[in-house]
Amino acid sequence: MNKLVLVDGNSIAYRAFFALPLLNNEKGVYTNAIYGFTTMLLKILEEEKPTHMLVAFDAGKTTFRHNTYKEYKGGRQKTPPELSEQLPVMRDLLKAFNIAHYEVENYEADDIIGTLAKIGEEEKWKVKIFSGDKDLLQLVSENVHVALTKKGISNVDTYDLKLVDEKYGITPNQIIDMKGLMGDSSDNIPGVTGVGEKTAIKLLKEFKSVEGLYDSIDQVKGKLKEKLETNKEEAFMSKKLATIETNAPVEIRFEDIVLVEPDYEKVVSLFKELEFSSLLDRFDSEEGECHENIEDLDLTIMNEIRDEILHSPSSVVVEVLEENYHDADILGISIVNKKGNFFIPIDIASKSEIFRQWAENESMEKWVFDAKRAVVALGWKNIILRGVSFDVQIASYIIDPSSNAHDLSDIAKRKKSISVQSDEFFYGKGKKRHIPDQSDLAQHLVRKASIINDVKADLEKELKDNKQYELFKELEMPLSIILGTMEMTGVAVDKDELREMGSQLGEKLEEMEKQIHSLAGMEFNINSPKQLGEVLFEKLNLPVIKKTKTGYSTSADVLEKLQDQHEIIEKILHYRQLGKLNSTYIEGLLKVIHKKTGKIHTIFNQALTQTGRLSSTEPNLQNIPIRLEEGRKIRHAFIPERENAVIFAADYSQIELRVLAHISKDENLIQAFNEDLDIHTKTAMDVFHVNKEEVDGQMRRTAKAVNFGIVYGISDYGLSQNLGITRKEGKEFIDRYLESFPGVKDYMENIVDEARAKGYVTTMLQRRRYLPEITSRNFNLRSFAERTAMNTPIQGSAADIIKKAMVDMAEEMETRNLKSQLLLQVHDELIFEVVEEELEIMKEIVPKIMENAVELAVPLKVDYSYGKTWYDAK
DNA sequence: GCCGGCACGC
DNA sequence: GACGTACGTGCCGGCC
Repeated sequence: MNKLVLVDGNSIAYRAFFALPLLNNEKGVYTNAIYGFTTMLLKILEEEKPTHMLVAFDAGKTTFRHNTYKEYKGGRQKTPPELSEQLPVMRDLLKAFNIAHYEVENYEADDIIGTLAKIGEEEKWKVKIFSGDKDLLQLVSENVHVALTKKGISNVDTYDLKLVDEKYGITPNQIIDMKGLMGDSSDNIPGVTGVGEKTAIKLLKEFKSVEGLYDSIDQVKGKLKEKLETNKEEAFMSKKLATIETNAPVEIRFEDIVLVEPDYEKVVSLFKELEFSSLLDRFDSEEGECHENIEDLDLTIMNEIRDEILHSPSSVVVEVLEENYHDADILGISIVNKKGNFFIPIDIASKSEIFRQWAENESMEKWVFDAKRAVVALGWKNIILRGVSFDVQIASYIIDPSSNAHDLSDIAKRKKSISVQSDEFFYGKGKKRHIPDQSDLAQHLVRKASIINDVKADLEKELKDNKQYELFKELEMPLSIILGTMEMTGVAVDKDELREMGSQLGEKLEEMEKQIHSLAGMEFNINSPKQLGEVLFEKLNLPVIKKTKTGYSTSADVLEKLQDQHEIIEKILHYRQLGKLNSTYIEGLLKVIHKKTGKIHTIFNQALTQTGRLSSTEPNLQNIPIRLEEGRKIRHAFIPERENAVIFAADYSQIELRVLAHISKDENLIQAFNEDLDIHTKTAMDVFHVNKEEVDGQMRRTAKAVNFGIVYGISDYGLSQNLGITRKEGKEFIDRYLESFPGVKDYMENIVDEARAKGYVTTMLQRRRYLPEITSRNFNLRSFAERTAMNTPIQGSAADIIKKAMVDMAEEMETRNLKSQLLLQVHDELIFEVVEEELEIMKEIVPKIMENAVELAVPLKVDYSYGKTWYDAK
């Protein structure tokens, strides 16, 4: 069966333009409307699979409708030039996709669509129309459906006869009567003054049409009748204007709009030019791969390792398929250098003494993608990879942390190197994952190494141009090796302690479950928000505070508000808290204890967060409970590996606010830290204009929340949620804070200006974050970008500082030949295992090195403590 | 296998 | 015309 898709090009472009922030590519060409338009096209191709397709555009300024009414579309704002300039590119894209586009002098896109839809319908084809304009609904029929954009652009509602009736209570051909009566301000169609959608529909239900209405005008009473009579002429004219012409002079035959395969090469090159890397991926993985002409690289499979191929520098790929690379299988190793392209099967490499010596030789330079992965994977095989001088993944992350270059193929595309299939595509994902045969594997790995070789110089230049080379070379590169060592070292855990806590928790949970069920008067799954919501708000009839997309909200802040209404609430909150401890922390941690080492080996992601912080996975050791005592007890299970050693934790006190004092140069804040005041009390004194003795608990809590807000860049809304106050009050607190710290206020204003001017903000050590949305006309997006501009230099500089401290600390421990080890980093604290004989020296050097990692306008302060478990290091 | 809701840390 | 409210990770239930 034939399926015809008709797209209202102008309407979709217009919607896309306003729905998306004003993106532009490197050359400064605006691309937001093109991007939105393209995602829509891809979605249509994928989901509709049309046999015929046409995109219609408006032509020229005037149409036949202007003969009827010369003010038609009058007073409409001129199409923004930022949008107009994008329209020709959309036509180019359509050509590349081999999708027909069409326009007719004196007619609008609607008329072309109407005409073709009618023909399609007569032929009994399925017809689907895409637009943002409700007028098109008049074309809906049994076989003609209209998809209207709702939120954003790719989100559509598809109207058939039933949905039109549901939404409007009228038939599609009555849409024009409705428009006739209510008018349309966007097209400057007058309609009947004082009649809106509601009245129009009411009238049409009774009188069927504009004609029918005026034939029986005497049945209408009062003011409405008067209005209808005075505007009779306008009503008929408006109906005429709103009517889509279904006999427009469209000189196009269906064979001209048969949909054929896109011209992949052209599409890919346009996407590259437009910098649509995410679409490039989609396009590639959906259809491009099999069409892209990949010429195999020449390579040698080494069944014996010869010294002369192990050259310096070499681009190296140590391929580990598992996402978790601890003790994982290595599939093979590829090396690309001046001597050629080589693939080394893993059993050859692991047995070769020549290979080991080369790998472990610091002076043999290696360029890689994801150094830590290679170092740790080889580390588990007792090969210590040294001399890694360039990590393409980290370089790419430093240049732009938003690029999320988790896959080398993305970088290859961006840097216009040779193409390589994404790992996901090459190996397959989920159940379909498989290891290809050796020759394909060799080709894939050699291509990857070759890309590393290709892009290295380019990335290095970019780092230098951005003044980020030092950050890369002196901070992040050494850090990746340090992190690798920490991961390999792992953290020892007391399994029995965890199990004991688990069984106690289990008992308690069972008991609580019974209590909750009896209070509810029925059995249900407390962990299901859906079931819980039904129990609380339907069975127990508690007041609904908040709803989510899918039903009632049962989040902690909602439950807290209901606490005094029913004794079940408190029990549910407690049940949730313990349930979380049991599933995530007890069971979760037990699951990831390594079979061979009996320790927990996390993986730090060094190239992920937008601010420069690390993250930790499998398990996440950066969110082990501490706030509530019950959870904090989990820390009892984290112990030193060696006898007579302790867990030693050192944390920066108020590092973000100290950084803020430094970069804002606010005198009040600087003075506060120079005098080592309690910063929340000091803030409360200034914000509430009271002296120290008058600051009560509530005031200090509020001040603390405000400081929290400043540090994390939350909005007045966020602060209000935090404190349970109104948004207005939240804003007041922020304003009063800024009055008290005028230097901070200046900083906040200046940094936003700077972000607008440059397009990005930087941290103390030149880390960058791009904020394209800072010029968005969308209030929410813009505000978010502005808060990010204020916050990222603070949080990011704090991240810089602790990273620097880690590098300095590693160096110090190396020169002193210490046996103690760094185990974890939790954003503002470092956790070590310290052996007894080094305790005194560590007490001295850890705070010293952390406090002197950088020099600020205020002192950095480090507190430390230690004990026989992580719990005791408090 | 994916998504939404929820909760933990800084 | 309004794709969402600091950053992350991970668990569960419910849906496909």
